[in-house]
Amino acid sequence: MADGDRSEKALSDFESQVIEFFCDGVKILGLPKSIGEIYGLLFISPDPISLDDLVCRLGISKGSASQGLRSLRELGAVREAEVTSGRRVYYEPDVELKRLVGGFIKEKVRPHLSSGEEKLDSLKKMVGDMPGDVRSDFYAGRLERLNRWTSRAKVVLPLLQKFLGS
Amino acid sequence: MADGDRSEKALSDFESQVIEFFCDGVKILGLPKSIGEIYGLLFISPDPISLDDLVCRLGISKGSASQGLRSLRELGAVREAEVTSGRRVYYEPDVELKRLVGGFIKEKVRPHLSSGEEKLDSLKKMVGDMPGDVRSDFYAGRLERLNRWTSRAKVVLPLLQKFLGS
DNA sequence: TTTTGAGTTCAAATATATTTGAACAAAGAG
DNA sequence: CTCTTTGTTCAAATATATTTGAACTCAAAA
Repeated sequence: MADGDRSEKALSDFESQVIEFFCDGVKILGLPKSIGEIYGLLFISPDPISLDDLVCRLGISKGSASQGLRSLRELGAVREAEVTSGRRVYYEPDVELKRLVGGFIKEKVRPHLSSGEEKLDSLKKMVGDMPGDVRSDFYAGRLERLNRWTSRAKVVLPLLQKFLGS
Repeated sequence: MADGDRSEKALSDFESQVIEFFCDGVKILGLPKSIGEIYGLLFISPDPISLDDLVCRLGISKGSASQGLRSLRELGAVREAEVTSGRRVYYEPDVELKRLVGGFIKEKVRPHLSSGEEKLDSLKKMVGDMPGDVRSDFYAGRLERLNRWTSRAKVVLPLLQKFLGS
């Protein structure tokens, strides 16, 4: 009974609702619910938490917890705490909005933008090879518009990050 | 053969790639592929397109086309054209990035923000009812942070829209 | 009024994404 | 070295989301 206290207990009503809050939040970002559960519990826990804690308290499988933690680490939303009591690893959340958004943009948004630019280039080349008529002029105009969209996005994202860091 | 020309033909390689471009794009927004196909074909078509055109050229079902068009209309990404040749309805895309982003924010982002604010209020109340100790102080701090996140978002979204409208 | 064709709806079928759990790897303890 | 504990991997199971298609509504034409 000495320390079974923090890790084993079922979630309180308060904790459950905080976790639900984050589940809603990650849904709009297109991330799986388990990510929201894990981050939510970390966010609302005063002390760092181990993988086993997540499994016990959230009632999810070890596999899910492991994969969820990996995604969150890749996003920079979670990091290892320096507890090292024994060989178990404990985690704590990064709670800086700026860094959370930055990680999401870097991991999830930019890759799409880059591959989009490549595809756009290939499309421009296709139009360049078409016989020049009214239709290919229309196509060129549309592609130019797509170009403006992507360059706009490339300017906005850094501004967004900068603003959130204030 | 008089006009079977535009509507019936299979997609050209160019058209397919433009459509694929939009499918990638909507995926990151968490929208279904058919939405990307429909908007993509509208975007790259010089003339307005009817539901039947979408069905024939994209090879999707009437149901899918109908539901996809509805979503796009709700998002403000597509509108009826004024052709009215007979009683069939033709559609054309809205190609203003500002309006597309605005519609997305209004339909998909704001509702989440609002329900999130309500949940936050309820959580604050729960913490207020707790006995005041170290733990409830920690909780209050976390909730305050969530508050800052949502108010930050509420300021950023209008700025974003304004910037994209330039 | 009846018929015809365009478009919508929604339950079932399908496709996609997530979660599980058992087998496995790695590393400290004995 | 062997045992034990911690964590990972990945194929199968499950859950979720999307698409289909047949039945339906509605309105215009005959």
